Amino acid sequence: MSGFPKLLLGDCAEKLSEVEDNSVDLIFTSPPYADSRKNTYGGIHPDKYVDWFMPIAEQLHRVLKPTGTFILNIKERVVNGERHTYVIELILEMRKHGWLWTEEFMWHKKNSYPGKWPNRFRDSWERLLQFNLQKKFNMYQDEVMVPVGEWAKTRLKNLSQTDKIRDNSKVGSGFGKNVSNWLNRDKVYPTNVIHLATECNNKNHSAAFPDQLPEWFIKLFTKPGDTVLDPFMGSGTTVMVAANMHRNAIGIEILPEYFDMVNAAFETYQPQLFEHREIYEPGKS
Amino acid sequence: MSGFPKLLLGDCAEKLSEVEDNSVDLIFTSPPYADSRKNTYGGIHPDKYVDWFMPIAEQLHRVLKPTGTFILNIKERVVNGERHTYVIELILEMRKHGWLWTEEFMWHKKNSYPGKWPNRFRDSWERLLQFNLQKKFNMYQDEVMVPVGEWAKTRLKNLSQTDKIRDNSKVGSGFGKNVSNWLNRDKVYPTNVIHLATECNNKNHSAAFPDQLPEWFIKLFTKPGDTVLDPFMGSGTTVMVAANMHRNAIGIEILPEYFDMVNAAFETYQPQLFEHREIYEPGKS
DNA sequence: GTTCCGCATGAATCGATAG
DNA sequence: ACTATCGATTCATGCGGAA
Repeated sequence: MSGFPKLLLGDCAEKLSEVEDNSVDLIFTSPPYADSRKNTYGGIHPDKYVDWFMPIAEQLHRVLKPTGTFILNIKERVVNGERHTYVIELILEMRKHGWLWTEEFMWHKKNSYPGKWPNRFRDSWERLLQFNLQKKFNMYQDEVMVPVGEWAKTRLKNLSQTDKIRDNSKVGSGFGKNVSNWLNRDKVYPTNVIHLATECNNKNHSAAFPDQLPEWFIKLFTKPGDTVLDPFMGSGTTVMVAANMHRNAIGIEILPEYFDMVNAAFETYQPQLFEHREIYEPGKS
Repeated sequence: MSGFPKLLLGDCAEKLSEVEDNSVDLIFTSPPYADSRKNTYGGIHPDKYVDWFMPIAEQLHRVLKPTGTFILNIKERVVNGERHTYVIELILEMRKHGWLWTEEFMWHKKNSYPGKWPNRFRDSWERLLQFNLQKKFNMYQDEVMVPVGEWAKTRLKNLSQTDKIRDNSKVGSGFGKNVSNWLNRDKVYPTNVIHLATECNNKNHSAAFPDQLPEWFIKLFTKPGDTVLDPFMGSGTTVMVAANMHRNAIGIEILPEYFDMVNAAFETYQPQLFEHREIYEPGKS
C-alpha cells in the first residue's frame, strides 16, 4: 500500500478544507441517502438534500484534479408513493456548478432487499453517477476487462476449418499463432452495468456496498500511487480497498464510532497482496 | 385477440384527439430519442425535447384511465461528451403537469451495441419510466412471477427457525398460512430490473425493443380485454404483442411506410395462440 | 477436505395506529 | 390534517457448524 491512509474525523463539509487543491484523482463515495426520519445517521430530509449536498460538491470540485473523476453512488427513496426527485435535481444543480455529467453507471444488485408491496417491486439497482471537470480525464479501460462470454468458448472448441488452415499456413507447425491469439483473447471491455451482490453480513463489517464496487472504479480511473477520496467513509470500504490497491486514501467520517473502527482496522493493518477477484459481466454468469 | 387493432396514421399530437377520454389502461411507448441531426425520423433536438413532448403527454393524460399506467422507454443521448439532461428534465416537467413518477424500471440489455470509445463503455441499459395518475392503479403482480433462484431448491426444504418464529408471531396459531406458501413456492416476484436481450435481426423489422419488453408490462398492468396504446408505433411491436395477448390495441404512427407495414401485417393476421416465453430474472440464467 | 444445511440479516416500503 | 412509530412482508447471500 502507499502508506497509511489519511483519516479525518468530522463533517466533510468542514474537514475537506484540509485537503489540498487539485490533489485527488478519484472521489468515490456513497453519501447517506435522504431519509425523512430524524435522529438517524445522516438523516437528511429529501426536500433539503440538494441544498445540503452542494456546499460539499463545491469542496470536491476544488480538491479534484482536472483529469480526475467523481463517482457518486446514490438512489432515490420512495416518498409518498413516488420516487423522489432529489437525485435528478442534484444532477441538474451539479451541472450548474461546473460539473460535467459524463455518464450514469448502473449497479445491478443481485440480491435486493426483500419485501412485497401492492404497487411496486423490489428495488434492485442503484445509480453510479460519473461527474468530471473536463471532457478529457484519465480512464484505464484495459484494467477492468472481463472474461468473454460463453459464445467464445464454444466458438473456440469448434474452430472453423479455415481458421486452422490459415493458421497452419502461416506458422507451419501444427497449432499456430492465430489459435493462441484467439485463446488469449478471453477478455472484453465491460459495459456501463455492474452486476454485483451486496454483502449482507460479512464477518465483522457490513458495508453498504461490496468491495468490488470501489475496486472496479479505482482500477478504471486511477493508477497505483494516485489518490482516492471518500468524504463519507462509513465503515471504510473504499479506503480499505484503495489502500490494498496501493493508492493513497483519504477518508472523512462524521461519526466517531465508525471513525474509530476504521482507524483500529488500519492500526493492525498488515500489507498484503490484494486478492484479485474478477467481476463478471451480467448475463454471462 | 380482442379484434383488429385501431391504427392511426399521423402525428400523435393530433391523432390522439381521436382517442376517447379515460379509455386506455396502459400506454407503452418508445418515442424517438432526441437527435441533434436533422432530417432523421423524429429528429427532435435534445434541447427542444421536453417542449416537444409535453403537449403529447397532456393528451396521454386525458386518454389514460385513472387506474392506468404510462410506461415510457427512453434513454438520454451523449451530447458533447455528457449525458444530456432532457430525460430528467422531462420527469420534472411531467410531475408539474400532474403525473406521478411512481417508479423507474431498468432494462438491462444482455447484448448491447458493440463499440469502443476512449471515455466511456458500451451503454447496456435503458430507462422504463412509470408514470401514473393516482397512487392506486391496476397491477397484476402474479402474472410476471419468475422461477425462484437455485438456493431455494436445497435450502427451502427445511424452513429456517427464525422464519417460523417470525411467522408464528404474525399469525399466532401454529403454522401460519405463509409457511405453506413458502414450501410450495417455486416462483418469486421479480424486481424492477428487466434483463432481456435485444432482438438482433428478427424477421424483417428491426424493432427498438424485443417482444418480451411490452409483453412484460402488458401482463403486469392489464387484463385481457383492456386497452393498450402506443402513440409511437414504429414497426408495431407493442400493438402486435398486445393483440396477441387479447388486448385492444391502438397504434399511432407518423411515417406512412411504417404504418402501411403494420397494417399489412394485420391484414394477413391470423389469430394464434400466443407463444408464452418466460422472462427470467437477472442473475439466475 | 468437501459438501450440505441452518441461520441471520440487509441503503425497503406500505398501511395502520398513535400522538 | 399531518407526522412519527411499528409491524408485516420477502429473498439472496455468506458464514459456520455438521455430516
